[in-house]
Amino acid sequence: MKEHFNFAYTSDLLIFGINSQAENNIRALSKKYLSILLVKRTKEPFKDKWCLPGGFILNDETSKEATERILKKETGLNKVYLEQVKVHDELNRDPRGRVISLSYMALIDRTLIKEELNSEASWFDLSITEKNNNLKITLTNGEDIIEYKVKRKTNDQKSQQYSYETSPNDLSFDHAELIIEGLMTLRDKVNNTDIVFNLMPKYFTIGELKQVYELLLGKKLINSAFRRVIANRILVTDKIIKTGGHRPSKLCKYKGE
Amino acid sequence: MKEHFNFAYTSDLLIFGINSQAENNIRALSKKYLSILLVKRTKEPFKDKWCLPGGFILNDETSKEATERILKKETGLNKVYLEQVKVHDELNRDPRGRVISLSYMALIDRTLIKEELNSEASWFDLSITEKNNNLKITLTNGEDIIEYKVKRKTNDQKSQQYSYETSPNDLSFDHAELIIEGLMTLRDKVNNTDIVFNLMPKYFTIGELKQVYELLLGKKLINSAFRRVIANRILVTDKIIKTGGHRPSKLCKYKGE
DNA sequence: TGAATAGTGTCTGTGAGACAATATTAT
DNA sequence: ATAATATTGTCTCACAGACACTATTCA
Repeated sequence: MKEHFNFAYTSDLLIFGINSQAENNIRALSKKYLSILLVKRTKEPFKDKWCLPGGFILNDETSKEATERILKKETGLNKVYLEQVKVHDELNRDPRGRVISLSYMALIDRTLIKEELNSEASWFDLSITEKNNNLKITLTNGEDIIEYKVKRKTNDQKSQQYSYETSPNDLSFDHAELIIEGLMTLRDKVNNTDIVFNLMPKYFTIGELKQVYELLLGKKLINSAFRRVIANRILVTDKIIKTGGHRPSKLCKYKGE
Repeated sequence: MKEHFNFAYTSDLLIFGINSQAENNIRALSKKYLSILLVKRTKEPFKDKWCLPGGFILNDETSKEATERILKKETGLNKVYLEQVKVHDELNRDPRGRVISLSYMALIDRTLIKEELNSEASWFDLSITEKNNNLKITLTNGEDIIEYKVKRKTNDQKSQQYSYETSPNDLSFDHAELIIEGLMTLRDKVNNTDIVFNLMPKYFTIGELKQVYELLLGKKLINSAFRRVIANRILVTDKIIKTGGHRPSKLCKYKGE
């Protein structure tokens, strides 16, 4: 079996969180952004370019353990939502040799992060805009802006499988592709599961939760309809939060735990 | 990077198809079964036990190419629906050493298979029964019967992620687990996509299509409701098939291509 | 007072579930 | 005639979309 051992095995992390930015308008809710953690490469190839946090999966650990190790290193967090997204093993995806990448999506509550980020790490706000059948992704951390377009290729209608072709961009390796795959996986699950709550702090208002759903689904939701649907998934506590010049709201928490 | 190269990389195939068995009752539609292709191991470990078709991913091919190669070898088919299911890389899943398995789900139209199966390969009909919160899987090829139970472990409610713990069984390696993961992936997609048509022959009746949906969803569907929902996804041809002692039906084909 | 969000009520339309009724064929 | 499936019709109910209305606070 020795002849089959000719490559490296790595984990790449799509760490998603919500960035909450206070607005100038004191009455308004703080604006929410979907954010992803990127790190700046310190070595060739792609030196000084941004990439996903990741690393080799060692001989004595599983990909999940490696992923948790890397996540802990980057965010200080344990026990977060992790899900396999996709394997990339194209022959020339890394100029150094054959590297197999297994990407994991991590959904975290950014308010839990207490430590400073590593010096080479930075949160990028992520926005997706649809242009006819294509997507435009914009990532920005306030300093750098990374933009690229994504063409969704439908292999055939029956398969309903998509592969994503990304325009040239300033991300390392094929990470632009991994990001869009992670985003789509995230979006797909928003409607059918409760994974959104992994992004929320323990206590939140229904308005904030609605903001996050709108962010992920890319569309405005109708207030009363949203409340109806979400009602049986949350517990309304008797804590009340008075934010600004408007009616105070009750704090809620997720019901499922 | 040399120190990271210490394992093998393989693809395991979940090849699903529909088995159509004529009933004794000449009036009735042929009974349908969901079937999966297994092969009997000829070497240790697990000699003479059944397992998923699979093999090493070679240095000059991607996992997808390897999967297509293996699929071609086992079924003679090209261009079929393929989808990554999950990576398994637990340290001791193979007694020979560290073996990383990437499982692929393949959905095929069994009526397209013209050649004989390889001597060590066999189709197993698959049935799933729910017992309280657990599942029982039964696989049979008419000779051998393989049964096992599956406990679904919810890590936590919020994550809506399941892992599957299988009872001791007569399958090789962790393949009992791979099968249930494939089944669940298949079921999940039945309602939201058109992948079912990958399992169907080019022309079929609505009754047959309904049989397959019922099989995959594990429940009876209401005739008129099914026709309503499926109507805009199929083209009704003017070909008519006269099967048995009942009203003949129009043949349909998938609209999406 | 007005801006902004919180929270409730209600009308409407769509679509799935349920089931009845009719059609057609070979035995 | 009967068994079995094919095909159509229709009533009901649940639920999402739409939108109006009231509540509450602070600048």
